[in-house]
Order: sequence, then structure tokens, then C-alpha cells
Amino acid sequence: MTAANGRHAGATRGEDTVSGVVRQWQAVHPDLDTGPMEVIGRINRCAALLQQAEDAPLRRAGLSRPEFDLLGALRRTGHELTPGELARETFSSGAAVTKRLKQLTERGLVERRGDTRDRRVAHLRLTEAGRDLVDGILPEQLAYETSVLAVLDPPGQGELAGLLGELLGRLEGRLGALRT
Amino acid sequence: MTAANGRHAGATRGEDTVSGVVRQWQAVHPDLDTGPMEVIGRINRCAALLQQAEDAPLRRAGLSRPEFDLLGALRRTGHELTPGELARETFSSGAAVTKRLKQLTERGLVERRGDTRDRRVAHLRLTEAGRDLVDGILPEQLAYETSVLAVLDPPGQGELAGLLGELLGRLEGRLGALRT
DNA sequence: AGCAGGTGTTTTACTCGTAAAGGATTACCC
DNA sequence: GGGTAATCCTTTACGAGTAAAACACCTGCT
Repeated sequence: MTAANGRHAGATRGEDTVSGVVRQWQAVHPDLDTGPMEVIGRINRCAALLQQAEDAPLRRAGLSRPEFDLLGALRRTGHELTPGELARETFSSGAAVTKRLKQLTERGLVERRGDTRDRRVAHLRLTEAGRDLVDGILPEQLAYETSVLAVLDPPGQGELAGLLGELLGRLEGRLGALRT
Repeated sequence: MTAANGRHAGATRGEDTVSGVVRQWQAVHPDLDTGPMEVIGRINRCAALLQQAEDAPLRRAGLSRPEFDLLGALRRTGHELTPGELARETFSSGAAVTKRLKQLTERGLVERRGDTRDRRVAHLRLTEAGRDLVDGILPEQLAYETSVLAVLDPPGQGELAGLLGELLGRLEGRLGALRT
């Protein structure tokens, strides 16, 4: 075993699912370095659990997370965005954005306006209803997330955020570079 | 700003996407505590990036990640599993497992055997081809993951694994309890 | 002007996961 | 024992995302 959780040893009684899986793999393939699983497996599992939990407040408002991400992008940038910009901003494909925009405009949360110069592009903005919806959900959402994360003490959250930021920043940097 | 990354300050030049998003939100809603975003947003984004990168070695073998998870569950437990157990083990729905098993058996990677006692249940095991495939992919997969994670120094990986394990363990514990 | 090529968006065909209903079988309980 | 409930798995209908092609439009070159 490599260096693992260095934090106050007593608290790690948690025994998460991943550590069990890793133990099984090591029993079958004792020669393999399962270190990466303990990071990547946990990230994946955390993401799955958090999303499942997180979706609850959104679903009450009749939104999926990708839809909320799209509305949120419009809200937080504060100006109109084209479909392409929205796709980049929400890390999804253009086609997915097209479909979501169709639904959101039908629901009256988003408005589209054609560019006068370049008639290929459209500009999307939130309607008042859309803006109100986002502003209504966001505090609730953040409060909920805070309560979920409260299983970690604040310094732990800070460390975690820092490490993830470091990892993420570097991954985003060389994402295309590591094409094996 | 609350306590953030406490690690050697100089290294955090990374500026990941999430921090930009958080800054935008704070400009629009200065009163909101965006702390949770810095953790949850990063977990989600890391998961997305890692999976996208991770899938490369698997796709070469003609497997999706959920398929590999299923085969892996059979391999690491070392014994036969029922569809229900596989669903629990891979955190997916029973219906999804049914479909995947259908394909994997057609490809000759998995065999099914009916229970003699209870004729509702089936027992699945890897064929020799299936076992060989998993054993062939896994080292490659782990090596690849190692190289991806190498953007973090080993102590950082250890801390990250520890913190994620702590978070995950506690989330899994009270997952049903926080149904707001 | 006119056409080749590039860009921004949408459409199409397809895959995959899910929720809900369905079938089959077993277990409980009077 | 026999009917009702519980369990296990599969099927069905459907919603959502993707990749690739199609479409519409602009740009630059000759």
C-alpha cells in the first residue's frame, strides 16, 4: 500500500465501497498497482452519488442538471450566448444543446434572437421567468449541497477543493496531449 | 473566500474551469456561498474528463465502461453472480444489467447457468475468453490511469484518495437519510 | 461576380439507460 | 394445501445523448 489518507487516522473508519473493490482486485491480482483506482474510482462514485442526490432539488423545479447548467451559463455570464458558446460552456455537444434549447424555449425560459449580421447564428438569453427560476433554485441548491458536504469538516472541504482544482487544472491543460 | 487549497501556494497557477465559473457566479450573486461548487463542480468535471480519457483503452477492446465494470465484478469476486448481485455491484439498474448480459453472452464473454433450486435466478460467470479479456485490459488500464494521475505528485494523490474515501464513506452511509 | 471552402447550427439514425409493467416462480400464512 | 404477497428477472415504451450528415450561410480568392 502506498501512502494513503494522512488525515487524523481515527476518522477513516468509513470503509467506502471502493476500498472493498480494491481489496478484491488485490486478492486476485496481487501484483497490480491499484493506486489509481482509489482516486479515479472514488471520483466516479462520488460524482454518481452526488448527482443522484443533487438532482432532487432540481427535479422539484422540473429541470434536469444539464438543463440547469445551460440556464446557469446564461445567468452567470450575464449576456447572450450563441448555441456554440453554450455547448462549450456546458461541455456538451452542439446537438444536445440544440435539443435542450428547443425545450427550454418552448417552456418560455429562454428566448432566441437571430444575429443580424450572420444569419447562421442565434443569440440566446433568459426570459424573465428563466432568470427568476435560476435565481430561485440556486440558493436552495447551494444550501442542499452544503448540507451534503457537511459530512466533511470545513478544512477537509478546503483541502479537497484545492487538490481537485490542482488535478483538474492540469488535466484540462494537457487533455489532448495524453492521447495514447 | 473560505479556506481553500492549503498546498504549496505556488503550484496553484492551474486556474481550472470551475474557478472561472465560480467567479462569474460571485459577480452576479455576491451574497451566495459558492463553496460547495468548488468541490462538487470539480468532482463532476474531473469525473467527466477522466472517463472520457479512460474510455480510450477500453474502446480499443470494444468495451464500454459499464460493460467492463460488469466483467470486472465477475472477475474480482471470483465466483458466479446473479443479475441482481451484478446490478448492486455495478450500481446500475437491473434492466441495464439484463441488456448488457445479453450482449456479453452473445459475444461469448459471459456464460449463464440457471439455478436448480430457484428457477427465477440465473448465475453468471466469465468464459475463458472473458477472463482473458479482463486480465489483458486491466494492467493496461491501470497503467494509463497512473499516467493520467501523474499530474499530481504521489503525496497529493494519497491525500486526495484519503479525502475522497472519507467523503464517499460517509455519503454512502447516510445516503437515504438526507432525503430532503 | 462566382465559386471553393470554412463555420455555425440543426437534423437524422442510432445506442443506451431508465421507469413501469409484465411474467414467472417462490415464500408466507391462515 | 391453496391463495396472496413478495422476489427476481425481463420486456416495453420512451426520453436523452451522440456522431455523422445535411443545411444554411459567410469569406476569401481569382
